[in-house]
Amino acid sequence: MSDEQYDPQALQAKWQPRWEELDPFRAVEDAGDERPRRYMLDMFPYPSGDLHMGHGEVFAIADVVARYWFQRGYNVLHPIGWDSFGLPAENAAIKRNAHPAEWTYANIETQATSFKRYAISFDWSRRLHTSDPEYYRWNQWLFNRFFERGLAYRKGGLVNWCPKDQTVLANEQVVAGRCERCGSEVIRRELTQWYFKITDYADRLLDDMARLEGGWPDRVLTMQRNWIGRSEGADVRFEIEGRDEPVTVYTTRPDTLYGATFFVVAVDAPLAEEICDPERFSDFEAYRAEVAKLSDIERLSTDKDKTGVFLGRYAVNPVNGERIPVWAADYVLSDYGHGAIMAVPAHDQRDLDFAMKFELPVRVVLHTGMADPGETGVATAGEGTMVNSGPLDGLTKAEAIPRIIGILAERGTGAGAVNYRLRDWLLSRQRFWGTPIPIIHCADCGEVPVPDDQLPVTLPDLRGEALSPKGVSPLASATEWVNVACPKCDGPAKRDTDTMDTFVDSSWYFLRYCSPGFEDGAFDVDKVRLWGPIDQYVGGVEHAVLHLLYSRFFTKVLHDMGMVDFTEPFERLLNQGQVINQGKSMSKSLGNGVDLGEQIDAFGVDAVRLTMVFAGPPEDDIDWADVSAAASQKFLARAFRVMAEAGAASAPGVDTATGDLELRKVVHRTIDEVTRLVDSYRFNVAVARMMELTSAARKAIDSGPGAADPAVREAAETLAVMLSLVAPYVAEEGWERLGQPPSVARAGWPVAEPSLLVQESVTCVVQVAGKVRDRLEVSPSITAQELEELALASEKVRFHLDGTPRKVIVRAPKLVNIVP
RNA sequence: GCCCCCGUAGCCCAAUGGCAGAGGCAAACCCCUUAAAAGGGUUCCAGUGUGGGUUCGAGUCCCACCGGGGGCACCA
Repeated sequence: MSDEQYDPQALQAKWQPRWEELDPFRAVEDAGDERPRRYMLDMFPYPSGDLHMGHGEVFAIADVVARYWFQRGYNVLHPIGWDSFGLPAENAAIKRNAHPAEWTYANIETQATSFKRYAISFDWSRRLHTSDPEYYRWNQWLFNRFFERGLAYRKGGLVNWCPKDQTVLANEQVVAGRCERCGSEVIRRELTQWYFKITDYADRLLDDMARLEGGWPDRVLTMQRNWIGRSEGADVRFEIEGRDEPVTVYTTRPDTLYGATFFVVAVDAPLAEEICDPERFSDFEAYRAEVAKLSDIERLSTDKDKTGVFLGRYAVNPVNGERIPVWAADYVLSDYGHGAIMAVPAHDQRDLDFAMKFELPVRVVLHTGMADPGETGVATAGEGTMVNSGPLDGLTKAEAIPRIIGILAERGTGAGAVNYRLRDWLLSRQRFWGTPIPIIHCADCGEVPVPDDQLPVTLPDLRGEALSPKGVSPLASATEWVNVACPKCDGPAKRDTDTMDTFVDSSWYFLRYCSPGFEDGAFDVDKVRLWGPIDQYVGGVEHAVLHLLYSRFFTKVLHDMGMVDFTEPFERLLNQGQVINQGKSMSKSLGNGVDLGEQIDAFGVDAVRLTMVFAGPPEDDIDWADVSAAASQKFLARAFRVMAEAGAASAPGVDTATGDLELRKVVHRTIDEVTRLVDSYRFNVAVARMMELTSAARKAIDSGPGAADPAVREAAETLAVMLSLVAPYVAEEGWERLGQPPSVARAGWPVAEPSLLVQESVTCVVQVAGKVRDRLEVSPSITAQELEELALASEKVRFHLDGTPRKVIVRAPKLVNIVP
């Protein structure tokens, strides 16, 4: 029995510097390296301080997979970098009267130090920071490529504005009417901003998800599908009395066209103002002003009463010539479809609510067997038979839709159409700590991109108070920086003073890792061909429609540019759960925060990592109050003693075939099962198997063949390699005690011997009417017929059975069920 | 309101439609010890949220409901 204590802190102090020398996790790019390649990526961290418990979980989980791949002999790329532009650095800089870079790079160093202690299997040679000019230069270069292709454009319009952060936001960054970052209520402002034309890729973003099925969590795919929101229907042109041009509306229910009893224009659409009857204009303006005062949360609330005003005008239904009144309302959105709708109250609940409020007619055109919506207030949206619809009468909904589209097309008053909820990606931000948009505005030449050879456009040196938000970008105050000569005509011109959304930085960083120092473009196309796409991506579900959608978009554009040969960046995606405490998210106000560094100081890196992995399935939340890092530490101490005692009792290279057979069977069954469990990402169960192996070895040492038995060495060596996925320090120490050279991380994954997996006999359960009545020890290779005979011969079975059984179900060799 | 996921011992979690328990925590007890700690070991505990259905057989599949979590929610 070893009297040595397991001292995690001592092992960390011993092995961390050794690993720095050994550098065991370098990705190899030699053409001669024949090993299959794997690319593992963790969502890179934002340097907001030191690593927290959430980082502790995600990196521990991803590292199990990465280290497993290393052990399996793959050539693994597992890089690390920092998503280091962003608002918190800027706010910290204002508070401290400093430059955002000071806070940012200090935090990066803190996190890098913590990562090294946490022993994640990174290839540190590829480290990048998005706030480095060497990185963001290529954001600008990519922006220029997008601009050339018409995928980056500037337009005016209503945008989402966060009053606290004093910047515009993309639609994806507005969650339930609030700023995704700070939670403030978002308001709408009229601004001219830069956009990426992600809507051009809506169909491909949608269609390609079919290939991600199985590799990505269903809920993320669902969220992206909902976000893109493709719908099919028809555009229908309505004449407006007194207006030359007809107005087009989009509808998913062209079959109900004969049921349109009024027409609604979005109150904030220019069309509403234009077609409003002058006598009604003051009413309209008053209503519009009222709506403008509402926040999006109020405006979009579904239980809010319908509001609107009659515009004093009439639209003409193209199929029956009927005059229907035109209203303005805020339940119609100006930026979806055409900003105007035909209202069919009988078959659309929103239209019905509006019709009831303003006493507009309700006409049923689809007989569904339900009560009259005009009476009940419940619109009928289901299937049925068309009525009151001229040529459509008698058709079903499914038949009527193509028929009416055909009729409209024939008359030139409509056509089939597709619409998306997805809007273009607004990328301008009125903040400092980001990538300057590389555009120069010239009075004569317009929007002129900064020539590639003049990139990067670096940030001017602003700090402290100069960064405080003023509603326009802080860059605007750097007059020397702003005023430049136009690259085209050399005349006086001004730089664009906005910076890019930091989601631009993260949309392609995984490509940069393949050639982090590359100077002739954003990335070396050949290197990306070598490594891409990412085999496994691991990160939080909060990016389901942000980072992940943007990255998919970038990848498709780069594919169209011939720069990458794949169309989806992430083959597999794993969303780890959150670490919570006492049933709630950790927060300062609740006072339930747990500090990762303190946990490591108390229990050691290995125990914290093991706790994260063992707590449950990786996608489940971990309640830190429900798990025990102390227990993990105890297990690791047990494992340590087994390895140390085996190492002290025998030397490497023993003939394992002479070892204790019972223990050897446990070892090889464990190898077999843990391999399958890790392959299927059931890490918590894999850890349980390692615990069982440890117990079996303990028992063999204490009350079996003893520590010197070759099977004990085999068990201990197997344990060391398996543990290296989760608890690298104790695994490395154990490996050394076993007389093996470092690093255990590259020792190679053990292979189960098939001969040790077969069992000599198995217990067969014999049921009568589903109840267990006997157990038989039988050969695993027994035939169904032999087993049936054996079971029917059983005394216990016969006791519970009178007469001949009706049926006997045999599942050799494990089960027989006799139906009396 | 609509859609999705999850309900297994006091707790965290296992169980290709086939004996409900692998592992851990907590608890109790035993061994070791002058004692305690550390260590080694043993034991206790649910019939799977509820009610139906399919099946020879259901924790697992289907339906409804209850409870928890998440997503979407004037997108015509």
